[in-house]
Amino acid sequence: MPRTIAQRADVLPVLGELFRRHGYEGASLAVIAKATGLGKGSLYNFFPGGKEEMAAAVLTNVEEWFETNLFTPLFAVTDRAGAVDAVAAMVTVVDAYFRSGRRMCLVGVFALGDVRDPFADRIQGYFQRWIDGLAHALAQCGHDPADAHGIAEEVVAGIQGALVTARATDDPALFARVLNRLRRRCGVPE
Amino acid sequence: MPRTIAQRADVLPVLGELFRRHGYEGASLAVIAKATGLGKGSLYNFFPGGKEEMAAAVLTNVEEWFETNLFTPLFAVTDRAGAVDAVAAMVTVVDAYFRSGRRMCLVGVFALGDVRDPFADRIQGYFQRWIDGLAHALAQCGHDPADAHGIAEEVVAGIQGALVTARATDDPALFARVLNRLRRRCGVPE
DNA sequence: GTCTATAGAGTGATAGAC
DNA sequence: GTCTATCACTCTATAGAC
Repeated sequence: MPRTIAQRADVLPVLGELFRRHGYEGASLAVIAKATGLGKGSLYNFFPGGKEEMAAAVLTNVEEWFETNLFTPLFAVTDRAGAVDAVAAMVTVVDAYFRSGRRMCLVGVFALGDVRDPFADRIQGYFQRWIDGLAHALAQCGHDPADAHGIAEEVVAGIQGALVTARATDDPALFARVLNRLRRRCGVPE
Repeated sequence: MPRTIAQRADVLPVLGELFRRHGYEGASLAVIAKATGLGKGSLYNFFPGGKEEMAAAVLTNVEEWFETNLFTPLFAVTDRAGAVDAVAAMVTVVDAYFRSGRRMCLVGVFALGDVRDPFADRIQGYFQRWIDGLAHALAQCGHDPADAHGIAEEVVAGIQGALVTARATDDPALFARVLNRLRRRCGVPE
């Protein structure tokens, strides 16, 4: 029954934004039911495992999006020109994905909450793959491989921190400013 | 009744670590009662405003610590040598305070949760003062004032992000590595 | 009939307030 | 400890597709 899949898929983005905004514990079933317009019965039909399965599904969604749009392109580069383009594209994609600092990183939010425990491996994998992919591309850009990994850590951490700081100061523009600095750190032109 | 004050002060560090580890919503009164060894009645004697007053008290505690140990020294510098020392001291103090990446930033954790709303001004002030103080010191170090502010944003965001990423990857050493890079970014020797 | 999707009353557990 | 509200969750009832 394709209708099931389509509807469940339609709910995922709403769940994602709720978890981003309120965190895992803060997004209660009452809030979810209201925001999605679905009763608890429907929610439990789509997600028999309850709230944790909702979080798992959203996490899968995010992982796939990043794998397709960020990690795979970074790992795929084989020459210098392609690497520079891939790193530049990453910055552009990140800015768009996080709505120029107005959207939080779901994996980062999960990493700080109590819900980290059941998803620890996946959370770790997300960051590790981002860092490793960026390090690979930076090495192809001409950076010394050891230094490339250090820069990658600095950039990924910088993006996360810029999101936190932009939200904390209620200043989305801070995210754009830091992101520009991180781009230059990668040696990639604007 | 000095005993009351002393006991309330004794509870604050425990509350701080609970909020850091579990977040505001994750640190339930049951958890707090168990960790502090106090009954709910005692907790409400110390904090008539309940959980939110506990969070406010811990936040005040953190603000005072950072004001004394970080912000004031950064703002106090008036010459280049003193500025370089102050920035270097900041890095050392930050590394110690966050236990080399094993301890989370309470203000950052609050900034991502639903509890951000009642404390939005104080959360914003914490980050703003850190950035402004660091920018002041960096300008005294010889950086162009406009650039100093940009570096300060990058460094404060980098510290936050390094904490998140270190926790997410369960790799505290990542925090030390990023912190070293940020120190170099400030033009301060190790 | 069987199956899936729906809404929502009802469950026990636990939250925070007092 | 006692309270009430709310939590995640279960279950019943009903609807319509096949």
